[in-house]
Amino acid sequence: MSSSLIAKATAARSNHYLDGLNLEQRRAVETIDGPVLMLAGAGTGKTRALITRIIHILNLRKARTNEILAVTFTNKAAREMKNRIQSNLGDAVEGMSWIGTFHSICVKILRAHSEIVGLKSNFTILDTDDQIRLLKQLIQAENIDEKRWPPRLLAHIIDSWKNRALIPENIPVSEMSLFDSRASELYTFYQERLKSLNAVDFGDLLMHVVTIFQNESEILESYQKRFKYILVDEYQDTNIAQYLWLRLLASSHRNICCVGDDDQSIYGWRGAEVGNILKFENDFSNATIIRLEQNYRSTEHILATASHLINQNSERLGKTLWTTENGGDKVRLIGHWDGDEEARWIGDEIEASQLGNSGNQPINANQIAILVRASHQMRSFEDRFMTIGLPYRVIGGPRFYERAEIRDALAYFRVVMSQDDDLAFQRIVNRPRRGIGEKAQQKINIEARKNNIPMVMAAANICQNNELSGRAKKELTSLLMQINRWNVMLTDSSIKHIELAEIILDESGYTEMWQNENTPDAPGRLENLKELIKALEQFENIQGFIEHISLIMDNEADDEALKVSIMTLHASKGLEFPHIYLPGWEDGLFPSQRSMDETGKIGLEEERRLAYVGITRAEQLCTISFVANRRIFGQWQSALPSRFIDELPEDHVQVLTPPGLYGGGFGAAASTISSFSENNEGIENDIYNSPGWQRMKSKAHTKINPTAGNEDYITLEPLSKEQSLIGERVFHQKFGYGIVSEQDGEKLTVSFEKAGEKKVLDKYVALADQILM
DNA sequence: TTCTTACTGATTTTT
DNA sequence: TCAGTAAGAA
Repeated sequence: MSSSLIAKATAARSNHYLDGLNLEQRRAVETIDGPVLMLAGAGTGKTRALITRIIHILNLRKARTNEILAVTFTNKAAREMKNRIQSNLGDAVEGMSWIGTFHSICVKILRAHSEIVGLKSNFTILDTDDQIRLLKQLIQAENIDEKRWPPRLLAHIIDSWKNRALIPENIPVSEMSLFDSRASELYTFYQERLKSLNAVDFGDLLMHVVTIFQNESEILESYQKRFKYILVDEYQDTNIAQYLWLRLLASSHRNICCVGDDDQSIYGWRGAEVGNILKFENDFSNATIIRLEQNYRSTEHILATASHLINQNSERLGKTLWTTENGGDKVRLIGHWDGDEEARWIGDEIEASQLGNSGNQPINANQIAILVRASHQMRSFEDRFMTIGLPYRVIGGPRFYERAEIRDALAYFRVVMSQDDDLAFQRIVNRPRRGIGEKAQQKINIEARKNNIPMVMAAANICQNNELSGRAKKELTSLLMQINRWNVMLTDSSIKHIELAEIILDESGYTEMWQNENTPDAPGRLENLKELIKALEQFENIQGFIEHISLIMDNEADDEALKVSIMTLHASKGLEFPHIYLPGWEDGLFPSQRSMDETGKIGLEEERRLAYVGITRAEQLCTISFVANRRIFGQWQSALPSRFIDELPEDHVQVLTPPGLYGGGFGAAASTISSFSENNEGIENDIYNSPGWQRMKSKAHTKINPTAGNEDYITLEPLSKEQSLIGERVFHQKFGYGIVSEQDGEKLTVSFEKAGEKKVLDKYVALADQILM
C-alpha cells in the first residue's frame, strides 16, 4: 500500500515533463516500444513531443543517453534538439553522442569501418563543387562533348543512384545508357577515382554505410544493439538510401519513431520519397500511427486556408489541423501591376505594421518574413527595401563554407596537412595566379596518373626533370617548398594553429590576391577569411577543424537584429513568423512551370505542398499577392494568377484593393478577383475594364518606377500623335534619359545619355518632366 | 598565360 | 537581366 503510494508520488514528480502535453502528444511520448509514426502537422508541437519522448525514455531507464539515435536533416535541427534536451537534462546531454544529421552520423560509422569499402579512415568529404570538378575531368578524359553532356547532369544522375543506394553494379539496365550511353560506365570510373583519392561525396556517406550494413551482419548487429531507440525527424524528406539505413538499424527491435508530415514534403526533386511515409505501415507492421492535429501557431483563417488548399492533393494520408484560436485577420489577397509595385506595396505595409496602423499592435521587422518561390524574386524586394531604408536580411544563399575564398583557404590547409589531397592541390596550384596554367597542370596530372602518385609528388618530379618553362618551374618549385615548410610547421608545437593558418594565407599570396582586387566584394571576402581564422579558435588544431567543416559549418543569422527576413519557401520550412508575405503567386512561377513540365501532377502537388508550407508559417497575418506583369530574364511577360489562388476558400480570404490611381491591376486576374468579390466587400471590378485601366495596360512597359519618395507615382498621359517631341527630354525603361532628335510617326530617334542613339517607339518613352523622381 | 569579349541559358538546395 | 563560361587577342 505505502510502496505503491511512493511509486505514485515518485512518478508524479519525475513525470512533470509530461505536463501541458495534449492527449495525442502524450500518446506520442509514451508509446515507446515498437514502431511509431507521428504525423505532425505544421505547428502542432512535434519537436516538443520528440524531445519529451527522449526524456521519457531516459527517465524510464529504457536506454542510456548513448543508446538513443536521433537523426535530423540539418545541423541546425540537431543543434536545436540538443539545446532543448540540455535545458531539461542539463549536462547529461553530452552523453547523447548520437544526435545528428544522417550524414554526420554516417561519417562517424564509416570512419570506423571504412576499410570494408576500400577507404582509409581519414577519408575526405567532397562537396558538390569538388564533385562537379572531378566529373568534369572524367568527362574530358573520355572525350565526351561537355556541352552536350554537362558534368552537372552526370552529377545529378549519379546522385539519384546514390540516393537509392545503388552501387555501380546494381544500376537498373533501363538507366545504364543515360548520358551519351556512358552513365553507368562513368559512375564506375568516378567511384574508382574517389577511392584512389580516399574521398567520398555526400551520397557515398549513406550508401557506403548501407553497403556495410548489408554485407557485414556482425557490424550491423552491433549497431542494432547499440541503438535501442531510434527517432527520425522530417521523415517525409528521407530518400531511399536513408530509408534502407533506418530499416536495417531498426529491423531487430523495431523501436523506431518517425516524425513527419506528408503535406510538407517539398524535396522530392532532390530524391526525397514521400512514399517512405505513405507506406510506413507496410514496412513496420502493427505500427502505431499518431496524428498531431492541434495547431498552436496560426489563427483559424490561416489554418482553414492552408487546409482547404492542401485538400486538393490526392496523395496524402490526411490530417485536419484545428485550433482553439478563433478570430484574427483573414488571409489577404492582392494583385499588383508588376513586381516593383508588389515590392513597393509590401514595403509600405511593413512600415505601416511597424507603426501599428490599422488597429493592430506594432510589430518588429524581425517578426515579418517574405517567402518567395525562386530566388530571383528577392531582388525587387531588396531594391525597394534598400531605397526606403527598411532593414532586411536574406536567408539562404551561398553558405559560408561554400564561398570561393573559404574553399580556397581550406584547400591550402588540406594540402598542407595531407599532400595526397589532389583536389585541394588542383584548387590552389594557380590561385593566386602563378603562371601555372592549364598546360602545366595537365603535365602534372599525366605524371601523377602514370606513376599512380599524388600530384604534389608528380609536380616535384616534373620540376626536377625540367619539363616546364622557366617561370612556371620557378613558381611551382617555390610553392612546393612552401607547402613542405608549412607542413613541418604543423608539427611544431611552438606555433599555434591559428598563427599557422595566417602564415599560410599570407605567405602563399592568397590574402594579397584579394587585397589587390578592386571588385566590390573583395573586402567582404577578406572579412570572411578573418571569420574563418576566428572559427579555428574553437578547435584544437587545423585537422580537427577540417574534419568538421564540410558537414557542420553554416552561417548563423543573428536572430536579434530587427530585420525583415527574405527567403525561399523551401528555406522557410520549420520556421514561423507573426506576419508572412507570399508574393509572386502567378502560374508558371508558382506553381513553377518547370516543375509541372518535368513531373506533371506529382510536380504540381509538390508545388501545392510548398504553398501549404508557406501559408502555415504565418501566426497572425498572411498576405498573398500576384502581379500582372513580371520581368523574367529581362523580358516582360504578362502573367496569370496562380491556379492555387482559385483553390483558396473564399470565406477565409479578404481581397484587397490595390492603391494608386487605377488601383494597380492584373489583366486576366480580374475574373479570379470577381469570383471572390461576390462575397467580399465592395470591390470595383469594372475598373479592370475602365478606359483608365486599358490605358494603363497599353503603357504596360512604360510605367516609371519612382525609386524615392513616398508619393504614389503619377500616371502619364499617353503621348499624343500630333505633339512634336523633337528636342524633348524623355525617359525609356531600358535606356534611361535622352533627347529626341527625330520623329517619324510613332518612331522616334533618341540620343540617350548612357545608351547612345537608339530608335524606339513613342509608346515606350515618357516625357522626362512628368516623371516624379 | 591571361585578359577581354561574346554567347548562352536560367527553380527550389538540409548534407 | 546577368552570371558563368568559352573562344579570341595581347
